[in-house]
Amino acid sequence: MPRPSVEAERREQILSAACEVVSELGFKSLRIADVARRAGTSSGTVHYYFDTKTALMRAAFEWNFARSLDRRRDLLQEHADPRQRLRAFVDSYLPGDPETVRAWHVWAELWVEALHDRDLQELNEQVYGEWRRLMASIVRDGQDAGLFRDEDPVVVANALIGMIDGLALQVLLGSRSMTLERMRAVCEQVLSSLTVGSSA
Amino acid sequence: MPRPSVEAERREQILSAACEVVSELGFKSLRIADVARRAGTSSGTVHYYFDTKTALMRAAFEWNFARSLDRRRDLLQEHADPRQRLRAFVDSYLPGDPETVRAWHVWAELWVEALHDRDLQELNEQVYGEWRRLMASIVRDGQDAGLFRDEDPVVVANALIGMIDGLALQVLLGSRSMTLERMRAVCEQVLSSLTVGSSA
Amino acid sequence: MPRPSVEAERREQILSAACEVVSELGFKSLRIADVARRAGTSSGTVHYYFDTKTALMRAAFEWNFARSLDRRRDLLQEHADPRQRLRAFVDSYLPGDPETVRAWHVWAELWVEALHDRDLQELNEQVYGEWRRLMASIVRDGQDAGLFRDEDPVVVANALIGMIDGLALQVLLGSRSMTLERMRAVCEQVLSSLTVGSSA
Amino acid sequence: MPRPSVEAERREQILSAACEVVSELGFKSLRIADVARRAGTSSGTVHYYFDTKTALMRAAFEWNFARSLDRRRDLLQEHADPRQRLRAFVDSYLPGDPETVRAWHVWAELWVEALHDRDLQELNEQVYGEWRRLMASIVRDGQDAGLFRDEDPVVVANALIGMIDGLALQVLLGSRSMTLERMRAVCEQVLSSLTVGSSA
DNA sequence: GATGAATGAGAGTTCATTCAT
DNA sequence: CATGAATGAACTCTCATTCAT
Repeated sequence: MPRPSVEAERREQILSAACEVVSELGFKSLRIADVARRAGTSSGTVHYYFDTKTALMRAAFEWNFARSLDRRRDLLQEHADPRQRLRAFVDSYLPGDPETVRAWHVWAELWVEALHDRDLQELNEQVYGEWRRLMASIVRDGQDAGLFRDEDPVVVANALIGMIDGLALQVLLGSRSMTLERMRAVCEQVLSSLTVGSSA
Repeated sequence: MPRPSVEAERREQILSAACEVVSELGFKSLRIADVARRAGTSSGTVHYYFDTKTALMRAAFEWNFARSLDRRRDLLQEHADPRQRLRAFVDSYLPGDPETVRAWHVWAELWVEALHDRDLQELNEQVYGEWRRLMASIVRDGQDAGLFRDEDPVVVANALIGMIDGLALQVLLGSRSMTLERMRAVCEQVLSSLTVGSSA
Repeated sequence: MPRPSVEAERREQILSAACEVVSELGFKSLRIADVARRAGTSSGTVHYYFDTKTALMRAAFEWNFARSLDRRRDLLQEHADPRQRLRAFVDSYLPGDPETVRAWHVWAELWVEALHDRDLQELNEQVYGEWRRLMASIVRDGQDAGLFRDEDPVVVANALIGMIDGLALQVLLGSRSMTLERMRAVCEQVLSSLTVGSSA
Repeated sequence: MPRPSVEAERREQILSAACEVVSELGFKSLRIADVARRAGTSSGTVHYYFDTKTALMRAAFEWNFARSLDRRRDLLQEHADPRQRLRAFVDSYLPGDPETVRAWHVWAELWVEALHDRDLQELNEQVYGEWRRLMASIVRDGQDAGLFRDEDPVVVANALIGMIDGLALQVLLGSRSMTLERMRAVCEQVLSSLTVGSSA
């Protein structure tokens, strides 16, 4: 009589551990044994749930993304004003708290892994699409309310997302010139310039 | 009678080969033997020039950056108008021709490698600083000429650079939603909005 | 209310499955999990009936032999003429029908396994002894009836059995030079030469 | 300046070691590390010469066969009388001296491995063909000289070879009923019966 | 300067076996 | 009786690194 929850729980433990290890050591240096130890289990068990290291990493990337979405789901309901909604949304991507930093690390590893892996590119495509859709939708709401300049929302979303990716990477790299605070400031500035009537 | 240039030439061959292999296979999958074969030499010789794989990669990253700068040196002299200069500069980073694509690949691998390597972070810091300085300088020239809006040039440079990094990554990932052409369009739009008197 | 036969039935299922898997994949590649799946049960259950993989294989070898004997028991009663009896007996060992082929496969795996296992050698000794006894007995019957040449029956039996083993192996190996038909022809020829008055 | 002989010598050492280990432990239990230790080298070196365990085993089987042929090459020149030539040839296959026993062991492992491997079946086909050709040729010489009965030489060769295979296997299995001496006796008897004018 | 044979530490993966349920 | 999740020992294979030539 296997309890149905046991397998799901174990899976989560392992995926969470995998993300932690990727974040700390990087994909390249990740060993199955590390993930196992972190998850409090054996390497055999990791292989019981995931056939190969590649399969484990793919699942971990997906899990990392699903968690990211979950963390932001409520956020979008909290602010009626599109300006505040956009600000909060962008803000949630600043690599400040450890959980967000970890998610960014995993995401960065995915990128580079995906450069040579068609399947992961597809995953990136889906995630990025979801992200762009959310962002563009907020921009559109703001424009409908006459709050944002009348530019193509998709172009604006792409520009913002690209910028966030690029800046976050520099923050993660510990750049002295692009700290968390600088990134926040740059984002503020750019968001302001979207607003109708802004001088900049 | 070994000419002194022999060693320098060999070094270049190896570094070039290393960048090619990184670009094609990724850092993780790169083997010294691959680099040797690509460079038309033996793994023993690669080790003769570079003590360790890490040393080789570090040198390759630096070489990749130096070449990038070289390729753009003339560019900045060609355009008297800061608007055209900025446009040409940004344009030169679009991952279009094979050489630029390869350089971006190498750069992306460096980023992720640097996430867990202090020395590479320092390299990133220098390169990124150089890039930001060039970009900010053009912006400043434009402002002095009354052509660009009066925002903090460093902030503008950071925003642009971040955006270019993020968008280029998506193009490299073969995104159907962020193709080379889309990236070009987004960049055009953003550059336009910098110009004084632009409606957007 | 488990019927006492349940265990016996399960045992048979597992042994039969083990023989099938050995025949298809070979001893080396046989996994307990394969046998379990083939028997429609779990690996845990296989271990419930057989402590170790070795024990399972030993039992499977014995089961395979017992079945072989069963299949030939009636055969020997059917022919009053020793010549026909011998012919039918030899014929029954030709690797023609799937069941016989499977039995040969299992037997071949036993041989090689037994090369490094004293216990399996003992099993081979018993089985081979039984086989030789039956064969020699038929030969003796034929000689008593004045139908076969007057050679040492044990030597004749050994020669025949050796030949059958060796030829069957080649047939099993899919030899183009030693097909089932060729083997049948060679056996016919040799059996003929045993008969008194044969020209060959 | 690599000496050309180094690689060939090393290869031989490894193949010889592989045959020894196969003979002692069997294919199933053979570990690369065992072969390496036996060859006085490291497992890495074994893999330097043979990509995979499978490749190593295939090469070992071929090497074993080539050596077997070499050992018998002179034998066939030594006896002008086909009866003595056939006797000496058959005799050379009796698993008496350690070298022949080892060769038989390797051969037996090949058989069973080949049951599930098309490539090895092809190797068996070639070797067996060579063997049958030699044997049939001697028989034909004997018939031409009026020394052997007038049976189809190929059938005779097949019968003899099958018998030798089957009997050798039993001797290798340490059968108390089929010792080396018994096998020799059976072979003598059968060879005698081929001779014209033999009473049996 | 250059080579490539040789090494051996290290990692992924397999699978018989165990045991709580 | 039966299950299958979990284990971990064992093995193949990889590859940076070394060094004799």
